[in-house]
Order: sequence, then C-alpha cells, then structure tokens
Amino acid sequence: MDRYEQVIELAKRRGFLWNSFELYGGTAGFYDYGPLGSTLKRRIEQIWREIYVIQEGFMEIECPTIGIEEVFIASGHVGGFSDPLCECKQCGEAFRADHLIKHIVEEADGLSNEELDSIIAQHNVKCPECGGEFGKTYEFNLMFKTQIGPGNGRKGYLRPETAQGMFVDFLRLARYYRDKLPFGATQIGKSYRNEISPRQGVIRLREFTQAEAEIFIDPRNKKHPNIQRFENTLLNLYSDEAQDMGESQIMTVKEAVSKGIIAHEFLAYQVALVNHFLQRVGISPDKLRFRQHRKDEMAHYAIDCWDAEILTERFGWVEVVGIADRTDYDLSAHANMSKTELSIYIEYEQPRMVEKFVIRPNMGKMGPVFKGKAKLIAEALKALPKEAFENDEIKVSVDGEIFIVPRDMVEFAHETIKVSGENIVPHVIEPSFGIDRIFYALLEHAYDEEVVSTKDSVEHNDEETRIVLRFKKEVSPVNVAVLPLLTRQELIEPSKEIANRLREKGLLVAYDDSGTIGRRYRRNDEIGTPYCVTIDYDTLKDGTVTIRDRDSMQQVRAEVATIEEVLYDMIYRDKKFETAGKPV
RNA sequence: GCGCCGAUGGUCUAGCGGCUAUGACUGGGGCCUUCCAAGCCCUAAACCCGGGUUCGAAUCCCGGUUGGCGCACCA
Repeated sequence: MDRYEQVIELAKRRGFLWNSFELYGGTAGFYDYGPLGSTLKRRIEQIWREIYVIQEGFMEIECPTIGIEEVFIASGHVGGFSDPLCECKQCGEAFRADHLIKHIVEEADGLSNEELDSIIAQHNVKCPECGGEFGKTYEFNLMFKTQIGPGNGRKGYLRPETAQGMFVDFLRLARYYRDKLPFGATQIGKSYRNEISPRQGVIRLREFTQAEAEIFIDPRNKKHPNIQRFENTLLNLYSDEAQDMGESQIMTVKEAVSKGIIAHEFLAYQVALVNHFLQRVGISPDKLRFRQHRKDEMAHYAIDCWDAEILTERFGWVEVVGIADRTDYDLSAHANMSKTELSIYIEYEQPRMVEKFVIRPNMGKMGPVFKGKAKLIAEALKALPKEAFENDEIKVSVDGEIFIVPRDMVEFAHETIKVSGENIVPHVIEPSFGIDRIFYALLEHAYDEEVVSTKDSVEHNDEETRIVLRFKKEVSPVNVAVLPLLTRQELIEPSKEIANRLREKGLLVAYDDSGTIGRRYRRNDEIGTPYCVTIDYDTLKDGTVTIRDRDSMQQVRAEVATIEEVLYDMIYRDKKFETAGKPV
C-alpha cells in the first residue's frame, strides 16, 4: 500500500471521504465528505475566510451555481469548451477535427460533427502521427449543460468556476465599495466540470469546491500598500527560468519583486498570502512551491501566473492554487457581451486642461433640412474624426443611409476643457483555490506512522504502529476527546458534565466511553484529535483530570475548574501544553 | 475516449468449477479492568451489477459499473 492508499483507506474508514452513490455502484468524479471530512473542510474554509474576507476585506458573495449562456459565451467557456475531437483508431491520438480539415475548408469551425466526419471521409484525411484512420468526431465539452425552465426555456450551464459571478456583479460591487480601487470579492462554492476521465480520488472531481478572490486594481499602480508585511518572507519559487534549470529557488518576496521574477508587487503579495494560508492550515513548507506558468502555457491575456504546488507521494507536484494577473480581459469581455461599460471613474489629483476638437451641429439650420432625422445625423457628426470636416460637404451615414451635410451647418472649434478624471477598466488579480485538493494534501501531510512499544512489549518483545494525523490544532475536526477512564457511572457522569462545558465554550468535543482507554487514545490519534481529557478517581477526590497530548503522548494533570479556558488557549492561542498542568 | 490490470463483511484479505465462503482487525453487548489498540464470552457483517456456459460459478466467458496504471485531455 502506498501513502495514497493508506490515507484514502483511513479517510474512508473514519468518515472523512466516501465515494458518492456507493449504494448504487458509485460514479467517478464524485465524493461525499463524511462527518469528520465536512468538519475538516469547513475549518479550512473558515481559515480562508478569516484571511481573505476578514483581514483583507474582500467581502464574500454567493452567486448561483447555474449560469445563463451569455455569461459563458463572454467568458469564452462556450467556445473554448466545445471542441470537436476525433481520435485515430490506430494510435489513439486525439485531434481537433476542425483543425484537420483547415486546409480543405475555409470556415471549419462552424461545421457540425457530421459535416466534419463526411469531409474527413471524402478527403481521406489520415492521422498525421501514424497515418491511421479516424473514428467519429465527438463533442468535447467540459461544461454540464442544463435547461432553465420548461419547454424551450433558456440554456444554462453549471458554472465551471465561481469567478464569473464576481465579474458579472462588478458594477454592484464597485458601488458597494464606493467606487474606490482596489477592492475585491470572494466566493466559496461548488463548481462543475464534466471531466472525461476523472481519477486520482479527490484530486480531479466533476463537482468540486473552489475558493476564489477577484481583486480589482488600478492597472497603472500595481504596488501593494501592505507589502512590508511579507517583504522578508521566504518563498520557494520555481520560476520560468528556474524551470529551465530544473531547480526551484528560495528567496524573499522583496527580492522576487526587485529582480522582476514576479511581475509586480501586488501579485507578489498575493503569492505570499497564499503561502501564508497553506502553511497555516498545515501544508508542510518543504513540500510547497510556487511554479510560474511558462510563456507558452499562460493564457494569452494574462501577464503573469503562479501555481501553488504541493508535493504528494503518488501524484508528485499537484497544483492547488492558481494566482494570476488576468488584466482587464474578463471585464472587457463582459462589457462587450452586455454592451455595458464596466469601468471605474477615477478622479485625477489635479483636474487637467485638455485641448479638444469640439463639434457643434447647428440645429437651427439642420432641423428644417433634415426634419425628423436631424437629431440622429447630429449624433453621427459628433462621432466623426477631425479629418471628416476638411471638405465643404460632410458625408455621414445614419442607419445605412448616406446624408450630405453642408459644412456651414456645423460649427467646430478647438477648445480647452477641464477633465477631472477618467474611466478605467481595472485589472483583476485572481487567487483561485481548489479546496478539495488542499484537503487531500492536508491529510497526506498530516499522516504519520510511528512505532511504539506496547503494554506487554517487554514480555512479547512486541512493537506496534501508531497511526497519527498530525493536524494543526485549529483545523482538526475534533478538538478534544473526553474519556472516562473506566465505564463506570461515577466517572461517566462528571465526564459528560465536562464535555458539555467544553461544548459551551465552542470546542468540538467527542465523548467516548467504549473500549479500553488505550484503544480510545489510538482512535483519537487516528482522527487527529490534539488533546484527550481523561476523568479518573482522582478527579472525584481533588478535581483534576489528565490532558494527553496527541503528538508526544505525554500527560499533565490540570484543574477541572478552568479546563475549558486552558484547552481553548492551547488550541487557538498557542498556549503551551507544558503550562496546562503538572506533568504526570 | 482507447489499451492493460483489478473488484469477496466497515477495513485488509483467503479462495483457482464441487461450501454451510477463510482469517485478522474494526464495530456492538457483556465479564474483568486505575492511563496507551490487554484478556475472555457473545454478536453483527461480504462474493460489484446483468447475461451466458455448466448437473453445479465467488471461481470460466461476454457486457456494464467502478478503482489503479499508461495514452489522450486538463480552457
């Protein structure tokens, strides 16, 4: 069994991850999060919220998981997702069917699959790799399609990313933030991609959870006001250049910016923030790197793009976060599609006096001549370039009709006007997290097997393996296990009382009185519970309990009276275990 | 979507045409128990689905589902 299998086996057994629809045989690409899994996932998301929503101030919004067709036409997903593919029967190589016949037909992209098939057959197109014959063309679309409403209602798609919702709401968001850049919005939610062949467990899913932030910034100023926070933070960077050499480099954020390795300060801050988040939830720093997209793999509109990658035993480096400067691509695309300006008005510090060529149609003269069309013609005149007014007669076209306007019907002049600002289309910085992948990486990095001696190891010379999930305390799905040492009424009652007090404090508590104490400790090690509180007969005498530390298996005796504060502080406030009570 | 290999209680597994289907661990109940998977008793729990071959199929064949690997794909 390799590490992946061990982790998945444990996750299945203990209620972290289950195959969806198992009762009916299961379906690839879908996973259920069990009781501990959904708790762990929620705690990861909660830390993400704390960082992005509360600290950075990028408010969370919630958009539908179904989007209408226009949204995905604008975003490029409709076009970019439905490539006609066909495969060579001989070597299995897949090709874009329309590309294969480009040299035969002019407009190859508009053709149906059947038309493509017949052209391929007619012209006897063979596989460029091996000369083999092609199979049928099929549609390759990663979006789930659906119908909104009955009959011939609107076409809809399950969203392939949460990002579009935030672009579509841009004007509302800008208003909410009182038209001041930079601002950002975030969304945590499900996205859907109908993967051809999902594998690798939770690494590639058809329904998955994304946490995305869309940060709108002034394209002329990509500095970050709070960059000093991370200036000296060390990042493991696998830059375009480093990839040529095959080795990543560790350097400070400051250095990465000043050497131009990361395109600009704002992006560098985001890379550092991702680094901070991943380590806080429990990713090992030595299994984390940031890989820059190569020039040829980067989307054409992006300036710079970095993936956070996490090292896993079976899958190698797995991309878990993408951080990109998407420029004004998305806003411009939606502006075009919706015919609505998506920009922010930015006032200059000082109003500027600008020379301008002004056109003033004389409506007194034009009205009698052009009657009802006069107004439209005047509008069209205003849109003409300066050169159009050099002749005596000005040609202008309105609704396909050409009008000749005598020059003396129009006045024009160079004027100096006051301009106090301009409309700017913000650039978008997008950190996009795959929560499910982070979840898996966390399990794998937390998983540990340790050889320990058992109770009767002296007699039997026995050793056994202890499985421990070494979760960070603030993410582990159970904070504290409360265990009566023996299954006896006089111990069970005070135990339940203590458990209730811890719950009132907001801690995630598991109460367990079945089996021997050793068995219960191991059970809790396996699900990563950082502390176990055990109630014994001394508790009844002197009001103390033992607290056992998951990682060291050491125990201290602590006062029952303040037990909830002590545990809370150890879990959330970095209080040291040794200070919790007297060593046992 | 193609090729190769697999699928047996919750988990891991034995089985190789002749069952009433191994075993371990886990789970539940009990006895005993004063801190790291102790012991004893009891108990629950499985042949992925559908066809076929055969007197007889967990076992052989076909199809599907599903998992792994390779190819392709990953906007």
